[in-house]
Amino acid sequence: MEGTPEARERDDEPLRDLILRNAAALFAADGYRKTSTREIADACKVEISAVFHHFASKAEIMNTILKHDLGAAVEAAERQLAGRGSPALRLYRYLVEDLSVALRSPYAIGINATSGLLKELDFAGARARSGRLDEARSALISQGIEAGEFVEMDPGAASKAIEWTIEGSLAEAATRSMDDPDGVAHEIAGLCLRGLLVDADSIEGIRHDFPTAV
Amino acid sequence: MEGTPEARERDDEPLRDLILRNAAALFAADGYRKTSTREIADACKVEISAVFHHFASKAEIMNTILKHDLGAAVEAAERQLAGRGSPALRLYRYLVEDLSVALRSPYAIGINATSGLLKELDFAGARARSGRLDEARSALISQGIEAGEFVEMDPGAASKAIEWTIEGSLAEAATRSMDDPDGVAHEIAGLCLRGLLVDADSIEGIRHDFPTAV
DNA sequence: GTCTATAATAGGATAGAC
DNA sequence: GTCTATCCTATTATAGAC
Repeated sequence: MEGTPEARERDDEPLRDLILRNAAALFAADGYRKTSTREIADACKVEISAVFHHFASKAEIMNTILKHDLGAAVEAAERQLAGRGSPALRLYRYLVEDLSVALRSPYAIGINATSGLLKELDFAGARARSGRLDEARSALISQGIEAGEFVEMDPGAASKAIEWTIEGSLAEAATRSMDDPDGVAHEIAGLCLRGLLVDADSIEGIRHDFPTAV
Repeated sequence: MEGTPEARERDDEPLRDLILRNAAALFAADGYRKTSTREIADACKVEISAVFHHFASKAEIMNTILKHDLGAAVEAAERQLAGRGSPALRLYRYLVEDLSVALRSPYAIGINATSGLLKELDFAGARARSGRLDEARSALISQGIEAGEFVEMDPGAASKAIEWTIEGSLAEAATRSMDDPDGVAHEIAGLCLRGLLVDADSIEGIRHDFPTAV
């Protein structure tokens, strides 16, 4: 892994933060199950017991990362859902906000790490957050269908497809260094949105209305 | 898990096939790492040593499943790539064929099981197959862009996004019973294709040309 | 707050009887 | 071809010294 952080960013970076950064990078690259607590400790250049001094369990490390990741995404989705105006524009705004935050985050992990994990008891909190995110996205898509902006389809299925595309992109991004997070965010958001739009050309209008358009 | 097979379909079903079916269901539900060889043996109601009589390792079980899954998909993608006529129509044909086979397969597993796994040494064969599939899809998308049917974008990124959508759908499908695999296949294929098309309405023409249209 | 040492268990895999 | 019994290693996590 090239981009994997190991050393402390600053000499005074708390070990707790270093653990979270290294764990997130390892989880993103190899998945939660394959990554051992020893590997995390090794990446931080400390003994494993130092890791367990800061976190009660491996699951708690993951939960801390997931809370960080999902919290911002849920907030963005629910804020756009509560807004007024074109549902397509609001969905696009949520997508770009979610993606451009995640693509910059030192903790963002993708589908390699999370897939299947949320079903487990240890991750009930993250599962609830993920459920809220899915509901907000689905509701936004429903509004778009009712408004005639989106084609007729199952909003839940569309929301899931968007989730997989986002998570997959994050897993992919974690293996490279990102030079243009905003550009990638707009590209992926556009791909997701075009899959829903009745009039594919209207994406230009949406991007034109966007605060920080590409 | 509701739909998880356990017993033999027929009394004379070879244990080898039963292992593959149960392993695929467990891998799809919980992922490769979380599923132990003991769980696979338990689902088949045999001892673990009986499992290792039929397969040299856990990885060999997974490789057998992946070979089965990916083989058909690669064949379909490369056949459509070699064809002539509208790239959009050929991409749509590949997608529907891939999905409707996978959604019916007793061995099909989704992203929960495979994500991140193909990077490992034990799965070099599957990684190569997956690479061929990605290349064929990317090439088909490139042809569509050149032909003016698809919007300008990175063919590799689009191919990946399609892969995640397919794999996610399979993981999702593995948790429910599928009553209408063909309908779902067309719905997902349509979602993928609309994300690429310059003219979203042309999907109707494509579906009209399709051998077994919905 | 970090270390050394170690517990406790689960996992993949094998040997040899039947 | 399946079973019983077992091996070996990796893993999560803890206890107690410094």
